Amino acid sequence: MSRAFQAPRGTLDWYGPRAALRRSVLDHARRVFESAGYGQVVTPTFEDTGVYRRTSGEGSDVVRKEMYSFQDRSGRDLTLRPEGTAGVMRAYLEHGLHRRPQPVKVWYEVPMFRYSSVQKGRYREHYQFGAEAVGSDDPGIDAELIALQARWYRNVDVTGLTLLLNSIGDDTCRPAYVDLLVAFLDEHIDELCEECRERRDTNPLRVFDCKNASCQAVLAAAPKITDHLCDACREHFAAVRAQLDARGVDYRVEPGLVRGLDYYTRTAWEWQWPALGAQSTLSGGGRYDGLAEQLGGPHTPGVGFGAGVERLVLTLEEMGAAEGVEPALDVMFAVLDDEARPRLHALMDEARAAGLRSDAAYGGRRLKRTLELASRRGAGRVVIVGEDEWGAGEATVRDMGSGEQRRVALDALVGELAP
RNA sequence: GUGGCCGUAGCUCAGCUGGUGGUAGCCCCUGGUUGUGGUCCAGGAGGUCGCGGGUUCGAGUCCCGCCGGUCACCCCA
Repeated sequence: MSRAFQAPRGTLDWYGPRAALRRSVLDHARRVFESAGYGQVVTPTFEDTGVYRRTSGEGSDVVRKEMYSFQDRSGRDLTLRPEGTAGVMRAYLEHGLHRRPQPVKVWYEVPMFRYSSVQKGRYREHYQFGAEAVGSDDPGIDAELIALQARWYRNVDVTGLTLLLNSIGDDTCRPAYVDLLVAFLDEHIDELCEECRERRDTNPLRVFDCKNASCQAVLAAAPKITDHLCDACREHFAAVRAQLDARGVDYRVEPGLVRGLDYYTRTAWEWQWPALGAQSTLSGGGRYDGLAEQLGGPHTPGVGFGAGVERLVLTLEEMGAAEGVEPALDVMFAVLDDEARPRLHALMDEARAAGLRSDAAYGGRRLKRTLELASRRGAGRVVIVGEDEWGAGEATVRDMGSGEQRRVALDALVGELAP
């Protein structure tokens, strides 16, 4: 273990079956979202610090203590991407994507960086698969994103997930609700913990996040946002639910599910897998009809989510899901004659080009070892060329299942091997 | 950022109350005569006992700091 370097705290190396599982999970996600017209977007790994500072809010934990911010050699203030939505919206505004058919639907699969305390399921560099639909406030988009996620999770065979759903209103109804909530908190201020009292001043909605049992008991009687939505928000929420119902997507309305930032509006949701431990949220999403203004743009509705790749992989592993399969082999080339090697390796390239997964035993191994490797790697056939075969311009093709062998002219080898 | 537990070969682990690092298993390499596998047998490689201080005649074993892991608070994905 005494190496000069190790991976920085909170970062992960991916290799072997875990890397294969990770890729499989992402393959499924891409397929599902592209089936619904979402296209890939890649935004920069770092942005002007303001992009995140302005959107996440000065009071947020992300901005206050979790950003990887730095100055480049020209003194520009930059920050490594802590979340995906702000950069996508910035790109939407910058490139005038409002001139495209709305909504603009994109998916991304990129690393996020947050300087937070590391524990299982929470890392300083983590990957998120996310999707955003910008330019429409149609509740059908909210439901579509959730339903697509449900299909993704089903396709990767993760079960036992809980979908929490809520509407947190908008500028029309939320301020009045917050006043109501604060009034309620003031009535019970003596029964609340110190943190909740602080939240009463800073961000009243977050009191619902308190894990203190006595606080929760008090809050059970608090006014619920879902009972105080304005007509437009109530109809929007009802439409989202109706579409989810019609799609057979199960969810639980959780009035305590909130978002801390002002630009979030209406729909909010989280997928959880409780057995994961403290970091049980697999993904979080919501509508952000106020975000574009924060970036200095015109009012532009949008909705999206970010899903933790590491957490999904962890969940699958803890569920005992089949490990990702490492690339198997169709053909192993065992070239025993040095003179034959150039020609045979050229033929191996042809086999590869023809779609046969092929590899050679390198390092001058004995045939016995090569066959052992071939069977371990699942190769169906082994091409053997020693002095005999080379002299005759042929190769021996061994079927690893039956053990049968036959000689084939080198000119016809690739054709013979092709399925 | 705070607190609990932990850190011996690539991996899984032995190592009693401090006295010279394990024939351990898996993995890797080689061999069991000259070209035949999913076995078996034999051999080999691989460790500054996370790093740095301290206590001691002597520390993998005790103390401190740091690094890393893990769990919880917090926050989120």
